[in-house]
Amino acid sequence: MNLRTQLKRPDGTILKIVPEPTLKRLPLYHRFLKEWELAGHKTVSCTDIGRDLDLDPTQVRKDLESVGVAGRPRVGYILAQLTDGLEKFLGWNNINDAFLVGAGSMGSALLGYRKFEQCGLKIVTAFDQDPAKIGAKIHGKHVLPLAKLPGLARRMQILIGIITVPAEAAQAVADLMVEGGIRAIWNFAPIRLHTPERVIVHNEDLYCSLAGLSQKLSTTLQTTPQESGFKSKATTIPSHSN
Amino acid sequence: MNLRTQLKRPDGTILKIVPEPTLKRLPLYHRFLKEWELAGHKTVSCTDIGRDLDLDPTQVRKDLESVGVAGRPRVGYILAQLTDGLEKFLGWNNINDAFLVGAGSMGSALLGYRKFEQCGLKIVTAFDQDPAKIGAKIHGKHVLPLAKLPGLARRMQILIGIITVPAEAAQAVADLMVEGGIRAIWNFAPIRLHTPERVIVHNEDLYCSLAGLSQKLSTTLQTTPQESGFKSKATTIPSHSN
DNA sequence: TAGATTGTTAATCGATTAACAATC
DNA sequence: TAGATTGTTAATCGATTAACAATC
Repeated sequence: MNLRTQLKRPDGTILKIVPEPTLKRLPLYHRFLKEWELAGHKTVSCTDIGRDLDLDPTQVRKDLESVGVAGRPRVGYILAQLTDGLEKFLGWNNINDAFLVGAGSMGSALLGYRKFEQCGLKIVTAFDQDPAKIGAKIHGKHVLPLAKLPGLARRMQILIGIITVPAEAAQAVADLMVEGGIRAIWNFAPIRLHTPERVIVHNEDLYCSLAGLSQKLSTTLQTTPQESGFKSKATTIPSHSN
Repeated sequence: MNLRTQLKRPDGTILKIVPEPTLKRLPLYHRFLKEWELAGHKTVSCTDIGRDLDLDPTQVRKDLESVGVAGRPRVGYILAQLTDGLEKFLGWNNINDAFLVGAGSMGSALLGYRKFEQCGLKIVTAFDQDPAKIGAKIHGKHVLPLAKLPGLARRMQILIGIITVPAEAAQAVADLMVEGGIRAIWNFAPIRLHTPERVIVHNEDLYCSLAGLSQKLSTTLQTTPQESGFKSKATTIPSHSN
């Protein structure tokens, strides 16, 4: 085993690190497995999964290796075993409570994502600075004044914070979260946060994502031009060549 | 130059492909440059950028290479030149019109993201199936019946579609978008879409992203345990080791 | 001049893909 | 048995990081 896929825990045991790309694919596999189950199957092969998700079966197999469920040649994996294994591996059985700050439209949207709970995340309370929002309930969750966050986070041992405030306010919110002992921040504000090393930040920056989309679009347009019947807009699209 | 970073356009000219990781960092640089400008600077070095964003200066330099703006040793880049170069390169000067389908909370949130327009994306109209929503205006944009999408998309030459409907409805919406000639889909529904090859799909799957966050959290918790004063919750966190 | 920084090439690292033996 | 599929090792590919000459 490659040394870089291992990490020593304080107690000396080995912690296996799964590559992030792999990790982001596992929920897709789980989703497919649930469908596959509904279709009446009892077993599943990497070929089945890869066909639906348009992934190389070898990659699927490699990914599933981390989950630690054994398959059988010519048969594949027992569906129930693999589903359970994925859930266990992804930690979906142990629900983490989370605080959300910023009861605007993005915040409300996330508060309404019911399936987060099935994926180990339970947003228990929302916070906001706006007196007009405080006291309200959004999707069944209370909106509390921001100032109460640090104390409550400590008392309730909250480890995850979600930031859905405007960019200008995000750093101050992050500081409060750190003060409250929060260890992971899911940041939807378009700004890079500065936090102590022990706090991990997971950025969901839609503007960066949009840049990816735009380039993919102009690449396909230049490679596979539009269907006839369109007036070409090609000249309005940057060429990305120098 | 590596062959794999090139792609031939139909007219035979060369299209340079920028790695996606690089592309997603460019907006961060742009954002920093705007701040740096406000602070009164006229030039900027890769070291300055890397310091703020916590990135290797070499990587920043490599990234900026694709933008095609020349810097000067010991001085850095002329701030205005680099900002302009980034905007031009990212295509932020050529606004693409987009349709959004699904006027729920996530859809509303995106309709309210004003800065998308500065990044080349203008959501011009929203669509929904729900008669209760049709006819309303959200953040100044009309909500039209879904059935009108294909015709309007063709007539208005819309190339980008945004999907913010529940997973069950997403594939049907994608089909309508394809029918309307849309070439790029920004998909916020937690499901993989099946589309013709000429249509690119950019998935914004929060459940997959959450999996990344959870693992990062349990990794740090096992590496850097909680501050004292906390009752350890370590046993409730999956070990990810086999 | 000295030294910081660019531009560019080479080395490293990590993830994907290919190859293939084992096996049901 | 034959052949599909797993498990695993090796090869490839692409992105990051290091090295270093050029230069202002």
